[in-house]
Amino acid sequence: MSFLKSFFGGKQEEIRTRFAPSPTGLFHIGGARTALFNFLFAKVNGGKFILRIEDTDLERSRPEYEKDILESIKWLGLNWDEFYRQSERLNLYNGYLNKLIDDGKAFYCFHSKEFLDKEYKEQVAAKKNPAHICEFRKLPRKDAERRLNKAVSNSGQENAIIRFKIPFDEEICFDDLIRGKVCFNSNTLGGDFSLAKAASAGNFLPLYNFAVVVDDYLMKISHVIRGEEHISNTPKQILIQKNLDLPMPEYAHLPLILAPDRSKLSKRHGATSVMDYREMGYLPETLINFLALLGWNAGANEEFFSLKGLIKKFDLTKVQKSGAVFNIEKLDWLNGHYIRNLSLDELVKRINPFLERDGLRAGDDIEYLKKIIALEQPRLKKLGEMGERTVYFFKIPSYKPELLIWRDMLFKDAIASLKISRESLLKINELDFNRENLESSLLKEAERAKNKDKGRLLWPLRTALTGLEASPGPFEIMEILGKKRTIERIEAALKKLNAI
RNA sequence: GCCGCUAUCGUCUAGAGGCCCAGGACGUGGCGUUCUCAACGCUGAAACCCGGGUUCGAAUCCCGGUAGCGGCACCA
Repeated sequence: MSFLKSFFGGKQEEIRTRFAPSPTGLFHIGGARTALFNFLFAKVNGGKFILRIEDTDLERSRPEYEKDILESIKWLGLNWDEFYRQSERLNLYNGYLNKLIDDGKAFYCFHSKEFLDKEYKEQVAAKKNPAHICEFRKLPRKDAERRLNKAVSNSGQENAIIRFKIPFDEEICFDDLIRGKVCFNSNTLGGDFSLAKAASAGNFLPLYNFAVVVDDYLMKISHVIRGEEHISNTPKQILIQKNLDLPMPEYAHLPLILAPDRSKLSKRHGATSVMDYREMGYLPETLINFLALLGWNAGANEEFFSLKGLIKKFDLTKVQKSGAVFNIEKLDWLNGHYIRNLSLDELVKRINPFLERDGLRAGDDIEYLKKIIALEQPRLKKLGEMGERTVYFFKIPSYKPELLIWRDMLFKDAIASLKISRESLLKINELDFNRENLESSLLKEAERAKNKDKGRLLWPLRTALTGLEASPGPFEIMEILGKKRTIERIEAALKKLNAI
């Protein structure tokens, strides 16, 4: 609360954080973390989490991307309190734009793109800080408007862009909640930056830095928590605020999420979109916990956090200043942890869509399915792996006959081993086909065959059942499979071996 | 090139001048359990970017290097 006092004259205003994704691509985990931190900061302080879609990039914004953003945020459980689309607020900005022009803080620039490009390249070539200090800032408003009208009557289009008149040699500072005092000199900001571009005749489309300042005011935003890549936009926004006489919200710039090579995480590093993680079978609680810990921690050696727990503990000032590498191994471990902690019923419910996707159905035998899932629960890292790990419960597995060989066994040893298992198992009644009976009778068999190495009996059996090098133990598997399916799989293995 | 941000095990991090020859977690090595795998328990290796200050004392404060990253649009 104390943050607010300085900017709202000591009045206890409500905490209102805004998260402003743009629907120009799939929703990434970086965005998800920014959303999470905004959400947490708001909720910790009993405030509001405001979602503002920045969809005025006409060329790139797409409705399906907006859908992806909203679905991702909902999936993570970060429910927003208010929702806005920049594109639906276009008429709100004109007054502020006119005020800046009236006050001589903004002006019309008639330079062509080609001119601007050339100017930029020349400045870079001269090793100077590229900056467009526009000559048109001196053009009297009357002349500018005349020129504007002429263009409209000639071509039906505006031919100008509205720029902010950057002040000369002014220090612009703000107190970043994470980094402390950050200052920029106005001379280094790239010159007279754009506020709005020509749209239809008589109309200007507000651009990001301008629109966001107006919206922050209108939406009574108290805190702006965003990625570090925005840090150099902040002085521009502050300049607009000052000249419009608007209050300055608090700013916090989050460190970036990095790829293993320490570059910015991007598509070429594999899955980065939140929905990709859902499809692989990560739980939302895993992602929340993981993302929260990426750049933040509670200080103690605590590492498991639910959303609720985070709302109690989250502290923005403890956010890390440096970028954090996205470590998929830790994510997998965490997901395994959360899978193990789920109740069996809940896990069955969540895993079902994945099995359906893989075309694996146990008919309506939910009990059969439950047993299989219980068996895999301690081993599973991602829900999406369930299918490939348990196909053998649904059909006779296919595999190379060599797999049936334990250590220095020969094919004929494997055949003999499987025959012993088969004969022993056939003697067990269907109803007694449980772990304990299976284990005691098979181990007795191993003893009789003077096999100290239990692997000689159990390895061929287990691989015959599963077709897998690694799997749960054979007794548990046979108990679930039942007598008929167990014998079927042994027969299939023997057939395979005999064919050699 | 210019501006800005950052710097503790491989990775995420604890650390707010003495509690630190640096703690936890993932990963990794070993052991136990074990037909295999997982889970679990025990255990090992593994880091303060470099150089100067300040101080009785620095991972911690200051300065300078270096490196990494971000930004420099009529995108957001």
